[in-house]
Amino acid sequence: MPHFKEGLPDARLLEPRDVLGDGEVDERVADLMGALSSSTRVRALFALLEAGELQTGEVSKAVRMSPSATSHQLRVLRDLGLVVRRREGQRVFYALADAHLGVLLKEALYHVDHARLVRGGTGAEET
Amino acid sequence: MPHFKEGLPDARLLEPRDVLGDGEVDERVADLMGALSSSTRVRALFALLEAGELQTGEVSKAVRMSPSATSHQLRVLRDLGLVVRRREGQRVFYALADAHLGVLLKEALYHVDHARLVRGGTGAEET
DNA sequence: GTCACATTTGAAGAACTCTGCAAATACAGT
DNA sequence: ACTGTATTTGCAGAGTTCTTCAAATGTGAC
Repeated sequence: MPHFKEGLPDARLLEPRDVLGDGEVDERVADLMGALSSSTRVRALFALLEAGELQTGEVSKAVRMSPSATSHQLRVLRDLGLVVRRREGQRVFYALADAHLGVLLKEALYHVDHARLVRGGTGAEET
Repeated sequence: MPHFKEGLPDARLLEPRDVLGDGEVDERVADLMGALSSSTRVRALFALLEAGELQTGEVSKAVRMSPSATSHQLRVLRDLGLVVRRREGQRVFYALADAHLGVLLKEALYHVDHARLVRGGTGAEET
């Protein structure tokens, strides 16, 4: 049993305040976002979002990195439960583990876009 | 003018496919998410989301870390344009840089929650 | 079994991140 | 000017991450 809350009413939706409690919610969020904190993995995930399902070699091309490096990163994503794996002969297919991840990816993209259009620079131009 | 696209029609919304192009979109997303990839920063951001505005010392308590460590992390967030700073006497107040970041944070929280309720474990229980 | 292909693994090094400490700076009050 | 409080900075060490290389594994065809 994966306990992870700490006195959380279990069937309740998590609220922002829950992140500040004693649970592990903050770490869960950090781990999730950590998965999206390398451009290689970001490319891999967006490629999967677009294509639905891709072989390792195809992901490798999409991220422009060696098959080995790609496999390492896909493992990271898999360990975090963000992608799922399916074998077919010698090929291995990967896909996003669930639809909501797509929503999150698009939200992140929207934020970046928003920042691009609204602020010009880095946002750190005060002294 | 902050160029960052690479032949992007500028006033267009970014689409998932844009991440796979030659631009820097993938890195932008990765950098953004990297900001949310430490539990200290996640706590800080959620504390700011809840409170609206907090002094460094208050953030420090919320994240349960030394003022120094907190200041270091707030600087990271500021450099990325995620929080803004306002001085009032000796106190310094921080706040989320824009409302959409709150949306993104809640989306991340929702995803974690979703994963908690749907999958039990880590999602990596295949051999 | 051997060959070819796709993928994964382990080890290793460079690069980076996070935190704490001590010292520095900023400001307000006396 | 001096004291106290709030915050920031630079440094350094422990720890982590990312990529590459070489070797291993899995699978199908002959």
